[in-house]
Amino acid sequence: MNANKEIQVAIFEDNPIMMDAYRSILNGSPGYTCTGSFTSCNNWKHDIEKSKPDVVLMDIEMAGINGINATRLIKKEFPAIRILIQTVFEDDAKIFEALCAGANGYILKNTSPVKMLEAIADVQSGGVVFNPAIAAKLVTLFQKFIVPMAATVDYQLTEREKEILQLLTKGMPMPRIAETILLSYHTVRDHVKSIYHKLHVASATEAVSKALRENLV
Amino acid sequence: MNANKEIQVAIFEDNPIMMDAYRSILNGSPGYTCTGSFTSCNNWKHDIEKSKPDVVLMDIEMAGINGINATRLIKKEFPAIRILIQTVFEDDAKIFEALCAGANGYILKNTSPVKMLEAIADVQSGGVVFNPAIAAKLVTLFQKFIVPMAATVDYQLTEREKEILQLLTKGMPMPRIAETILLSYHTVRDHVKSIYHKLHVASATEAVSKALRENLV
DNA sequence: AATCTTCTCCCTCAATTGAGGGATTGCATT
DNA sequence: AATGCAATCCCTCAATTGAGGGAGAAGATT
Repeated sequence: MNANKEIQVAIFEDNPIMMDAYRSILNGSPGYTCTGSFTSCNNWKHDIEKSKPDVVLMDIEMAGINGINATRLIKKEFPAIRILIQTVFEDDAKIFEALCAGANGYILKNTSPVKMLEAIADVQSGGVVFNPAIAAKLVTLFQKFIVPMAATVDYQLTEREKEILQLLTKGMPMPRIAETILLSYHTVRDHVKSIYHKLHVASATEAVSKALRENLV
Repeated sequence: MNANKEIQVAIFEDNPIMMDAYRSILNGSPGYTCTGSFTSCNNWKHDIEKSKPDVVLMDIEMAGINGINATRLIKKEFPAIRILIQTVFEDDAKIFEALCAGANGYILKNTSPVKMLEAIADVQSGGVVFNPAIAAKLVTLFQKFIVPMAATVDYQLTEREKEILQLLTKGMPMPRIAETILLSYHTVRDHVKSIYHKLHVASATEAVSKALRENLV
């Protein structure tokens, strides 16, 4: 029906006024068509099948099935559809959940129409779009989780020691480790002793704790 | 010297032709001034002090001190300066490193001048900017690290058990735990037994491993 | 009243672990 | 030749741990 390069967009949006505004913007812009607009996600499957969107513009705050759960459901059933979340809140937990649900972008509702159209085109071509403010939060989240793991000290463990430490962190007792890597029980114990000295710990649990927390394995 | 709202930009860029292009764009655009342009980061401190930038446009591939290390150094010395990394490569490891170094944005060199100016304004006002393609990679990285941690089973540990498990994961032996939380040694051992049953493990190291890997503590 | 859960305390026995000691081989560096 | 280091093996003793048993008190649920 549409020319090849028209991006087909479906809108899920609580507020009829916002929805009309979005629809007008889309239909008034060359290259974009709004093929469906819905005030709830309760019939999402039917609505998606009917409107065959390339990109879904999804409001996060909706009665019934909310935007994040709808994103999860749609992504599961139609993995090719790109979903752009729209929200008024810059809430860490929401961003987190939306990402986990498989959203391809996360923009604020005060985003200008031009930026919104750009964002739709970007996600359509495989990119992910964030408002700069949202991206800043994402990076903070990222650094909170990842950076502590990256900043690792080098304890100068030998290859054998690393190998044994890894088995220790799986919870394997030393007699079993000896069998596994074909060494005498005594030798394994000696290596473990050496590991403790190098990590400055005094027990297996402490070594495992340090190894996992500092990503030594 | 400049009007209040002029954004002062310093450029670190290997390639003199690219650098000239960037400088022309900046000085030709109202609201932006290029206060310094340098072909290496070897004198970064002096260069920064001289050019007093709000935003640094940083090439990632440079001889001597590379863009990522320079970012780390500048951020350490001048935390208020915002740094926008520019690169030709969409390399996971590089993005990762740049984020850890404290970069405020990461854009590709084929980004249009208009977008580049926007990005500079965005990072200047506290946002973080990514090309959609870069953002997509970041989200993939994010999901790889975070999602497995979020999908946690509930082992129905009681409060006491959680408390003791946490001390165990610090590597504390049971006699010490008993002293710490003012319980009899026997009682601590009983709780630990109970933890093992609920986590389906058979030793302290295994419990610690499971607790840390699945983020139970 | 009966049951369940949580939390508390105790005992025993065998296995595992931590800390100390000593010893040999092979390889690389000095 | 000498030194250092990783890797291997062994022994002992005391402490800790894992697995089994039993038991009581407080609180919630049925």
